[in-house]
Amino acid sequence: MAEARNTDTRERILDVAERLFMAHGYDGTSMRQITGEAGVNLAAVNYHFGSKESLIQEVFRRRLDWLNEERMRVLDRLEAEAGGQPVKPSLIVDAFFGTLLRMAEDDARGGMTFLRLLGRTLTEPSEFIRAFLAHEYKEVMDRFKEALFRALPDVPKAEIVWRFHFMLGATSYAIAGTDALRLVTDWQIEEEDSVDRLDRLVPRLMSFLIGGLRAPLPQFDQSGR
Amino acid sequence: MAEARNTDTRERILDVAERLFMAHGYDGTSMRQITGEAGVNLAAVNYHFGSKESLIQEVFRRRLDWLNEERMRVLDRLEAEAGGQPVKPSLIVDAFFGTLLRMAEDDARGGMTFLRLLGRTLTEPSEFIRAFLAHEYKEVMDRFKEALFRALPDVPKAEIVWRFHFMLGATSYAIAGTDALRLVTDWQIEEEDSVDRLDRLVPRLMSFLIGGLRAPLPQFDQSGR
DNA sequence: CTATGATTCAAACGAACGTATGAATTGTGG
DNA sequence: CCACAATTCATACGTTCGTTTGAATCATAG
Repeated sequence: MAEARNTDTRERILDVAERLFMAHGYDGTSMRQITGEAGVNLAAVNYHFGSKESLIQEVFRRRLDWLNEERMRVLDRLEAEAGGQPVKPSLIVDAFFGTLLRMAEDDARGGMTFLRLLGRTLTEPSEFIRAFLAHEYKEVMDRFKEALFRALPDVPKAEIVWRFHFMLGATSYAIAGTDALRLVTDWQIEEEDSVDRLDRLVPRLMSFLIGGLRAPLPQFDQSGR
Repeated sequence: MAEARNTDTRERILDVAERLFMAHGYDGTSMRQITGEAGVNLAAVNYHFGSKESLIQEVFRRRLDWLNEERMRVLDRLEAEAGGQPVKPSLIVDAFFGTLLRMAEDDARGGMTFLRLLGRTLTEPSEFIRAFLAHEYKEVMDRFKEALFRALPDVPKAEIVWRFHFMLGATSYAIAGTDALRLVTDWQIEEEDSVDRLDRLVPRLMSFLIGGLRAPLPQFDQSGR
């Protein structure tokens, strides 16, 4: 019998879809745009992926599988090196967010395009994408929360979870791209060429995240509750 | 001649649109949903606002006008009290982000619904919304950037702009609602009842933001560039 | 070479969308 | 109460959407 050997069309669709979803969002990108720019027939997406929903899930899975496995590997190594002792918070943050950001330097893994897609999608998606991502992320998220709990035994767990959430938001914005950044500044783009933008973004964001994570605990209002 | 006195239909449309845009996004909300839930005729939106684009702009303007004016008033007062001296960074941050968050306690000003809409929309919107928000925010943004430049004379301006950006992201996520938070945790909702969620969110987020803003400056990689 | 299954293709489907229209209804100043 | 402007209403228009269909083409195992 004949084998499935369609790496070409499939991969071209995934690449174009990734870029268009990044630029215009899920709802804002039509199948006709995707197939048109990919130079394939309109029906190709439904043939190879089944539906538009399955397509974007595959776009994410293609990158996230490796990312989350890599995060686990890094955390495994850190915990092994610590030998029973808690891992330093900054190392945990770097294992989670640094690994993500360093993906952008590897075009073979989606580079900046996928990163920006992920950043945008974490807030905006059409319900089912959030559910999908939450499911895909559950395992790795629990591992990193646990690691932070052990690394910061004096900080209430609820506080750590919130700060993890804040870090996600800051990172999401940072990578969602300069589009959103224009809201803050118009000259930022001119000051730094796009080549070193990423090189500098990583340490910048990391300093901010660690600073926020290690900030003094908040004083809840007088009444105590 | 007869006067325009349509506060009822107009306001009902705005309220419903605000809630639906918050829940399903701009593209994900149809005119038929809006007019249906508002109990008005389908044509009412086009009659009163002209188009769907104009509608969401009015949804934002109704709340943002007051918010940004209030931010300016608070900053004016802080700078007057400082009498020429720079205002403390934490006070500037509170004037910008605290004023925003305290809006959520005032249902007459949109409450949590508008806040979550704003949080979602800052990353995701259909191009023209980002352009609209960037324009609406330009003036107040410049004022607050300038204030931070004066408050932190030793920190490079580019660094401050980035950290402002990170703070926006963290805040956006925090208020975009518990939907996104579920990605981090499943039990968070049970731990705190929704009543005090906001009371505690404000100091929590504020600690994180200040911690990030005042974090040690990043060391750019060895090579110096 | 031929048979068979995998893939591509042009065309069409029904549904949902934002908007426009013109008639009916309502409220009000003169 | 009448005339006129403001508002509401039912209905339709033209587009675009994601998906389906059935035939055409391609690649390969026997």
